[in-house]
Amino acid sequence: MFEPSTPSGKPGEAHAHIAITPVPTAPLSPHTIKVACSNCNLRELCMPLGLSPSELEKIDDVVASRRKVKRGSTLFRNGERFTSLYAIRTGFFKTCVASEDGRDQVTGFQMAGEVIGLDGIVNDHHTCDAVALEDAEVCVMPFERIEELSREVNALQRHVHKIMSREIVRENGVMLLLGSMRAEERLAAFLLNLVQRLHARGFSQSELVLRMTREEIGSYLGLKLETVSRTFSKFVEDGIVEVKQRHVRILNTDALKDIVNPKVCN
Amino acid sequence: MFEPSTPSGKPGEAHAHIAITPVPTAPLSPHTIKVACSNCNLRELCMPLGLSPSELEKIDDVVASRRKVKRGSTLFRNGERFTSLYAIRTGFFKTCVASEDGRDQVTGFQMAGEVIGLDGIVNDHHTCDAVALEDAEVCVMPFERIEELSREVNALQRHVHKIMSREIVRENGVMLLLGSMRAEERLAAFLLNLVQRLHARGFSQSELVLRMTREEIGSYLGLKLETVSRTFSKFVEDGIVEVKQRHVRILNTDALKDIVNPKVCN
DNA sequence: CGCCGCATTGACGTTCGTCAAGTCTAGTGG
DNA sequence: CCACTAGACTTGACGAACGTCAATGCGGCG
Repeated sequence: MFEPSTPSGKPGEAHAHIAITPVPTAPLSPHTIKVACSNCNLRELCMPLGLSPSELEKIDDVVASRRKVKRGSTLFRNGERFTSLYAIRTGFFKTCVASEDGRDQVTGFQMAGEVIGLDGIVNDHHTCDAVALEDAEVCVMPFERIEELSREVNALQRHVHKIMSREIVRENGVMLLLGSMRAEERLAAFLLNLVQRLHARGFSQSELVLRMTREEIGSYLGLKLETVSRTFSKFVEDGIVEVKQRHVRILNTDALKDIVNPKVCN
Repeated sequence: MFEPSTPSGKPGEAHAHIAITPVPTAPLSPHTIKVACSNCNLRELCMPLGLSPSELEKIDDVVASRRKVKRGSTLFRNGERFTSLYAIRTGFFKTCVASEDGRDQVTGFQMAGEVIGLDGIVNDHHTCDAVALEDAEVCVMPFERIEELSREVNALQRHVHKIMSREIVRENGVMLLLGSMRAEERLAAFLLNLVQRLHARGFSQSELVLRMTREEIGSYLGLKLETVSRTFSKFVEDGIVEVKQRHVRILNTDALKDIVNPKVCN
C-alpha cells in the first residue's frame, strides 16, 4: 500500500518504537516549531492522497505549528476550549473520559498519523483528556483553517469527513467488544488491533511494546488490571504469546483471531 | 429553547408517541415523496439555526426525497453501498453492528430529528444495520449534495461537523457506560437519556413508551434481557419507576440520577 | 378465542472483581 | 557500581454480579 520510510529494517533487536529520538535543540517559543506537510513522511496517514501540487501547497497551511508533549502530560483536557485538531507526529496517546463521580474510561489509544481532538467540535469544548503515554510531538491544525481550506480543496473536505466517520466506526467496534465479548476475546482483539496498526506503520507484525499500563488496558477493555494480567498469563500458558512486562511477541496470530471470532465448525 | 409544534398538550392519556399517524395516500414511486426543509417543524433538530433566507432555499436541495420504512425493515444494511445520510422525520430506529460469528450489538437508538448513516462515509459502504422499530419516515440526503452545499453554506459545513462530533461524544459516553457501570447504573442512565431526548421533542419528562424489546435494551447496555428485566423490577420495588410492559413512568428522577452518579457524601 | 412473541421470575453456574500478598523492574541516589 | 525504592505487575483465595437455563405469565394480533 505505502512505503514506510523511517522504521522497519531490523526488527527483533530494535523493538517497535514509535518515538523518534528527540531533537536536542531547545525550542525558543514554548513547544512550538514551524513546519510543512508537503514533505512529511506521515502525510499518507493524516492527509488525503492524490493532491495536485497546488492543493498540496494549500494544505501546508493547515498546520499552524508543532507542539511537543512530555510523557504524562496532557495535550488537552476535558472542559478546555476547542480550537484545533492534532495530528500525531511521534509518540503515543490515550484519550479518556470521566464520569462526575470520578470513574474514568480510556476511550482510545492513538499513534503516529492519527488525528485527535474531534470530540471538541460539537460544543467548542473538549469532553475528554488526551494524555501522552510517551514523549510526543503533534501538528496543531486550527479547526477554522481546516474548515476554510476544506471548502476549497474537495479532497480535504472528503478526508475530514472520512476521519470522523472512521472514528465513529471504530467506536462502534469498541462497543461491540465491551458489550458482548469476554475477557480473552477483548484482549485478543486489542492485541490484534494494535499490532495491525503498528504494522501499517512499518513495524513488526508479531512484536510490540505496550505503551500503556495494565490498568489503562483494562480501562479501555472494561476489565480490571488483574484480569488483564491473568488473561495475558493464560495466553502465555497456551503458547499464543510471549510476554515480558510490556514487551509482547505474538507466536500464533491465528489462535488470537480464533479467540476473537470463534469458528464453530467448518 | 424551541417550540415543539406537534406533540405535547395532553400527556398521560396519550403516551409518548413519536410516530405521526401515517398518511393513507399510497405513494406512486416506491416509498419516495418530494418535500422541502424550509417549513419542516423538525428543522431545528437536523439543520443549522440562523440561516439567511437565501441559504434556507439552498438547504432545501439537501433532501432529495423521503422514504418510508416499515417497522422491522431496514433503512440500510451492513455492506450496502453508502450514498446518503438520513434525517429521521418520524419513527424510531436502532443501529446495530455484528461480529463475524453472529453476535450483534445495538450501537444506538435514534428518534425524530436525528441523523443516521454516518458510519458509511469512511468506506463508501455501511458498516451497520439501521432497523425501524416502528413505522418511520426519513429524509434522504445524498451525501454528495451535502458536501457540495456545505462548501457554499458555512453554517451547513459547521453543522455536519457538529453532528459527527456529537456522535463521537455520544459513543464515548456509551463506552464509559459499558466499561465501568453496573447493571442498575446502565439502565438508569439509559432511561434518563431517553426521557431527556423525548422531552426535548415536547414529550413528557416522566413518562415514556419503549420502542424496543428488553433484549435490544440489553444488547445496547451490554446486559442480558433477564438482567434488564430484573433491574426494572428492582426499580419498581424501590418505587423509582412504574413499569407496565413497555410503558414506563419515572416516579423519582433524582433517585435515577443518584444511581448513575452516586454521591458519596457532601 | 387461541396463539406466539415478549416479559418475568427462580435456581444455579461462570466470569470477573476484590482484597491481599508477594515479585519484578527501572530509575535514583549514594 | 550497587543498593534501594516506588510503581507496575503477578498470583491466589474468595465473593458478588451477572449469565444461563427453565418454567411460567401476560398481552396483542389475527
